[in-house]
Amino acid sequence: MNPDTKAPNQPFKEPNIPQKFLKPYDPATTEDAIYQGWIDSGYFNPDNLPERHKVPFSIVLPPPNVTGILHMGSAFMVAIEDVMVRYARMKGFKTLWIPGTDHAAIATQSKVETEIYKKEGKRRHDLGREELLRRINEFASQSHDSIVHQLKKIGASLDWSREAYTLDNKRNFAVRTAFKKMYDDGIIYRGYRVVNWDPKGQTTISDDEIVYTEGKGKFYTFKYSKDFPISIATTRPETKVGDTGVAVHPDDPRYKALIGKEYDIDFAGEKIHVKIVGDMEVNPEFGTGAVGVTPAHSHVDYEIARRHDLPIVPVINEYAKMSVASSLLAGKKTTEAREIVVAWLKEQGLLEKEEEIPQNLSTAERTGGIVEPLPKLQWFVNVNKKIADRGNRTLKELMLDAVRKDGIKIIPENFERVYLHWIENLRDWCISRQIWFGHRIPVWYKTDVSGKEEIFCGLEAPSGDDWKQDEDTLDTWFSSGLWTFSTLGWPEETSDFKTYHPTTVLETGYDILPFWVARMILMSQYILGTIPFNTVYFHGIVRDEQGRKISKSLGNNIDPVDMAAKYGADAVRMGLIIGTGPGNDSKIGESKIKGYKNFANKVWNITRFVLSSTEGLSVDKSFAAWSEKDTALTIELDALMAEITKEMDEYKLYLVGEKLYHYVWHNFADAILEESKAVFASGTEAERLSRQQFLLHTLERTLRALHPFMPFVTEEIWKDMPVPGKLPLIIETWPS
RNA sequence: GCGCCUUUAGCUCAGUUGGUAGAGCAGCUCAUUUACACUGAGAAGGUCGGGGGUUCAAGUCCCUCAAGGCGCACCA
Repeated sequence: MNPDTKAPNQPFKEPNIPQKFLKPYDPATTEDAIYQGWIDSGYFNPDNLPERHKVPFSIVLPPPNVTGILHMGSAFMVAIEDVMVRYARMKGFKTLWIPGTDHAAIATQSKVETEIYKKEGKRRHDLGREELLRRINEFASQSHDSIVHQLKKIGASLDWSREAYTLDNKRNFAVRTAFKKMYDDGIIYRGYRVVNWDPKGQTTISDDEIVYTEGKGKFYTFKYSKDFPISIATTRPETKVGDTGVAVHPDDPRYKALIGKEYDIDFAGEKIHVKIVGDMEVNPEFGTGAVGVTPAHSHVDYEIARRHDLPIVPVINEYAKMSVASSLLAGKKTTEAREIVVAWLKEQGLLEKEEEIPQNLSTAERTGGIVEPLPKLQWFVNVNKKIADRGNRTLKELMLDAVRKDGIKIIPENFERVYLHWIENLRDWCISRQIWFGHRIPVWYKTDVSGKEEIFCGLEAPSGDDWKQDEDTLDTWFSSGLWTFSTLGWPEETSDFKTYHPTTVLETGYDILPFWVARMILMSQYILGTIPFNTVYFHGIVRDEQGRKISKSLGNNIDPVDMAAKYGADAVRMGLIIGTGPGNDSKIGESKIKGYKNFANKVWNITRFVLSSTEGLSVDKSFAAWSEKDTALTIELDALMAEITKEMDEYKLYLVGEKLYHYVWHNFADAILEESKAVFASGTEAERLSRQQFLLHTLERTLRALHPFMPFVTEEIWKDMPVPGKLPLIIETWPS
């Protein structure tokens, strides 16, 4: 012993309690070791849980996209789920929480392509399929590693031994199996239809991947030619060279007599052939009451053309340029062509009216490209086909029944209506994408000697050399739709699959209700004939302190890991959870998180007080000599525990967190601890003993109740709690 | 156009079968070698968006209006 080292001068006469409690709680030096301890214990894996954990509880982590790092929104999600999971584990469920990441096809590929183009000036075809995929996979793997690191920092008790990736081999096998089943059942079909084409990303996208932005457009009223009997109106004059019909309401007295007539017209340098048709969908009140039908470049017009057998004439190509022959328009961008056509109309004296109107612009969610409707040969999922072994119900009906009849419970309830409303508007789902990063479509083609194309769909390539696999990949949500069961080993009949499916709860953001939640229900209902989860819990969007969306351009992002490093993961979790009910957006700022760091320290100091005033004692479960006052306090605490247990079962985590915070700080610390000082100073021997036991019991119970919310500080304190026969807190029982 | 949500203290939000308005933060006034300053005590602060109805009783149920936010669809 160095003689210079003196015992530190303590203001408070410290008994022999662990040294660590003499300093403020420091999350930075404890959290990593605690997490490692949990990993080493193996308790994240339900196979390692003790005997009492029998009834399964399962939940999948909504797999973060491998497009970068986690933001506050993901931390929010992880915090909520970890509370659910830790609660279930303490309640004695055989608890499984499966981690994973999502390859996020278009999002990831376009991000990497943009980077490469910025740095090297190269585009996808300059690199080739193999090299581009190598680069994307490299990027995805880095993102994956930082995401995993972040999840651990927040304290997520995920079973890492079961980690999955939407694009790994097992999930690829699941995708192929699902695709083949749907193909064989005629649910998946290939069709030439107008789809949403993203000229920037050079791929089709689904209806849900379109973002509408408000803008202004010009609305032109004109005639095709001087001799044409009807004026039409449009915001896109350049597409009119692709018109093959004019639709009017069948009962419109102005036009009724013209229905069925056909015209050959010279229009802006193109020869077009137009037939007048009567269609109920046309609103006689709008515009001139007549629609110029451009089947190739409008979803609505395409439907009209189908009903009246009008030909489809594409006039715009994949690069949003005119594909017509005339020197006037050939090769022009659509925006240039529009001006040329308008000028031509003016010159010919055909333009009757030009007015400004508000108009929504359709852009691709991931690339920002302006979506161009184009006719293309693509793969679709038919949502209206009756399925024999699902009681002759369609996919739409299966999706509706999942919530209406088959018992999926949605929290908060009002999202049930949002879900049903979305499904009622659902059209066939275009699942093929012209990008390279994703699950390749398991279909092969061969052209025989007579020039006829053969199609083969299978789990593996067919034998023979002349088969060529479809170049396209699948929409990323196709593989995510299988997530609740592909992560459990399906299509193999694994014991995980049999034990944990349907999963207990799905917790996710309401913003991906249509993309993901609906598709998981679709896939599970169709493929397995069961719902994928019993309960859906939706959380909202995390906003900044002023209520603005977190965005790069605003620079208002707060990194959850930075916050955890500064204030502790427990504080970040509490800040995210408290004050936010399901389905509500939440506001998070540094000050809120800071407040809960103080709370963690409060719990720490309560422990210091309790341990130092109960030295030599341990929690005595059989203690019965309670004072009158302590009996009353115990009854009060019993009531609180019963109340929060009920609320936990109803997923009202935000209430429980707040109530525990309030009880621990303002009842236990401010009132009970203060009063105890008097008891210890002047109470009788029996009163003192009763109070000592009460403090120990109460601390012990509140630590257990707080554990799901603040796992790190509670586990750290628990190590020094005088509780006979204690287990690690993570597998201790929930207090009742 | 169809639909959903929100409106309660300065700010953020609780308030679950209708029964006297709640918490946190901020602000204000005190306390100051205390288990803890990452502290404690206290006071102040609301005609629960407006109007109407049901009821013995409405923040809560019904109708209506207003403001704000969001989703879906989109008419050429």
